[in-house]
Amino acid sequence: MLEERKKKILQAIIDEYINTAEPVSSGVIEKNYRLGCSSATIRNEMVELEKIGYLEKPHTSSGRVPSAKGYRFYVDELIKEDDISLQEIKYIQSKLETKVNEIEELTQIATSTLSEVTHYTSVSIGPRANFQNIEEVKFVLLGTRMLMAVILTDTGIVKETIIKFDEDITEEQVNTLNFIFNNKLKGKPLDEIDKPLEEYIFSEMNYSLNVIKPIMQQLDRVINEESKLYLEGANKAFELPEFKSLEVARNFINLIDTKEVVRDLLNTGFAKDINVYIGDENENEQLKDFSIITFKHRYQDKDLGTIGIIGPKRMDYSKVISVMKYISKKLNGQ
Amino acid sequence: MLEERKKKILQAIIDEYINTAEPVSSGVIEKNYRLGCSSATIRNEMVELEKIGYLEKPHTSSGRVPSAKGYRFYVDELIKEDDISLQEIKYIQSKLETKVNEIEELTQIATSTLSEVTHYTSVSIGPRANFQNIEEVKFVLLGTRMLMAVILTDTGIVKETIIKFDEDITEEQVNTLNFIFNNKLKGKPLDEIDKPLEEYIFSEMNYSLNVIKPIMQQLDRVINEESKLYLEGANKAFELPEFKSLEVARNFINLIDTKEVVRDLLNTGFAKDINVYIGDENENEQLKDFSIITFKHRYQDKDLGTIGIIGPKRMDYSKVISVMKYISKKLNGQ
DNA sequence: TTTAGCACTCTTCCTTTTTGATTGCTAAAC
DNA sequence: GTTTAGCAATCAAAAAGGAAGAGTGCTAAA
Repeated sequence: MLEERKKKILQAIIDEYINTAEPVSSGVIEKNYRLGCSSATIRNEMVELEKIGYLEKPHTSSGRVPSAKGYRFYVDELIKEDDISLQEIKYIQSKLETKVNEIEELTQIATSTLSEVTHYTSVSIGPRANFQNIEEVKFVLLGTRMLMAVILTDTGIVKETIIKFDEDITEEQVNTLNFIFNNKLKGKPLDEIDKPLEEYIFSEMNYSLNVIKPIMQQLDRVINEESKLYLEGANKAFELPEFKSLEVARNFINLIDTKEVVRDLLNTGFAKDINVYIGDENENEQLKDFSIITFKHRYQDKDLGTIGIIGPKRMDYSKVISVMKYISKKLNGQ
Repeated sequence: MLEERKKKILQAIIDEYINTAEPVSSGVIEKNYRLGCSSATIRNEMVELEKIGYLEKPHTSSGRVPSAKGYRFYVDELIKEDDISLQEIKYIQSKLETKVNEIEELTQIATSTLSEVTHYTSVSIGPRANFQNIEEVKFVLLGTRMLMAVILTDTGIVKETIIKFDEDITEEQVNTLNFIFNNKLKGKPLDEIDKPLEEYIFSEMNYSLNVIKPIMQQLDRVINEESKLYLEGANKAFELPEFKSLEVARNFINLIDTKEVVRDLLNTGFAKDINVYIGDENENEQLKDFSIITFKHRYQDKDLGTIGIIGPKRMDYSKVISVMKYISKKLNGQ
């Protein structure tokens, strides 16, 4: 546990550093934050805060900078609640009111709004397929040798895929397919579409493998395919002073360009409503200079995807977390 | 017209500059290219090449750098044909052989392959909707209050959209919709779906506006919506020396992040098979430091989208153009 | 326990100097 | 007439030096 004054000093230093991006000296803390003690006292406290690993010094005669551990304490204990203005609330409301027909679109609107309000780069991804159940499957004939399969899940998500054939498909065949799939699969988890069903269809009806194979292949594919990443405001990062360093800028671009890494980020660990990963708390070496904050897009507690922010460790955690909390609440229907 | 020796020297300078990114001196040309004359002679020629605007000098005592006009001459007259290795050809072949069911996917594969082989950032976009004709329209009922509309065009492109309603839709209504839309629209241009049809449906049948309005709105939207941009290899740019300058790097990120600009780029001017815009040949100020090379994804001369490359003016034009020509040929079915 | 005072450290910024690459010109050579 | 060797002039980039100043840690007094 930390004494009250140390907490106040740590908070002041981190707040100051988040604002200025410059190492913070005992002098500015004395001047700008009314803590009722002199810069010498603050210096003494800083030595101890450094000893327990919350602060760091770039070099002997410079001010202090928060360490990852310092940010962690800040996020867990010192964060400002509801750090969001009326104006921002209004803006978010207006954005989220947009009528959409597909959930993916709503996730994207939330993602871009998040980036606009926080001025950081935001990313999102759709829900994992294997948590969803099949509500309905429909096959539609397009032309004579092309079929579209449409799958509606219980979370209201619609997946569709096109299947091409080397032989003509009849309306009757389509009807049979519709009948079988709906009877066999309604209410089952999405990934139940597999071998057993294929064999059943094959034995029950006199379908040639030429017809069944491509269907099963494509369904398998559409179900297991990773949902699309959505990225917004990559350029926003370049306004920040940390991106003056070419090294950092390049790492950042490499990072958001490597879709697997971002996907992993968005798919890991949802112990809390809002998840904060600071610097090297991420096991991935590539991420050591950045912080990631994520939350789940939920509606009536159904998982509709994940939305996150990627920025420098020196991130305005209070603002980002407050905005996320608000957006999350709104998405979940107030 | 340029004398043979001047051409050779210009080519040597541009080749050298494309390789090294450093201003080229008369000395290295004498040393590395066997032109049979001394550096003094090369210097004299350089003065004249500068006079006609093909070369520039960063400062008095530095080597020469090609101007946009110089690159233009290079592209028009000096370019190496078939600057593509057997290995690259094999790689492209293997990539383009992937079985796909949707054309968009093939465009994307071609785009990422282009980026991989050339090491530049590549972008692509689907075809413009208004050039396409309707082949078939199908409505599919999902649940009781959701309809999916599927439009197949004569270029084989499938567009689908979801429409939600405040009242239940019957199978019979769906059948009627299918009948009317297919009778009225088969063979017509995509953007023919509009007011007149709406009125027709409304007067002929006793549909409430509650049903027709959302349908027309969504169809209108899906038809007029800009096709999705696809971007690949943004990080590749950061390997290039010109991106050492933070200013250039930031401009580049801003550029590719501004979807409208990229879209405009891909939608303009297709006089030739392969279109090259060098530096300020683009009317857009933002592009003055970059070059853009684009070509149409065609199959059996049907327009299926546009693929392009964005990179520094100092681009390996020979390589990029050769690779594009090859990919274009392959896409068009050999 | 707090704080004023001060020596010490180290970065940052500015100026100056050095270095070296490259040119343009001149005059000789071909 | 064209080509080339030779060389002074130019200028960026790198290196070196120096001054300024911000900030710390420690000591000793409050």
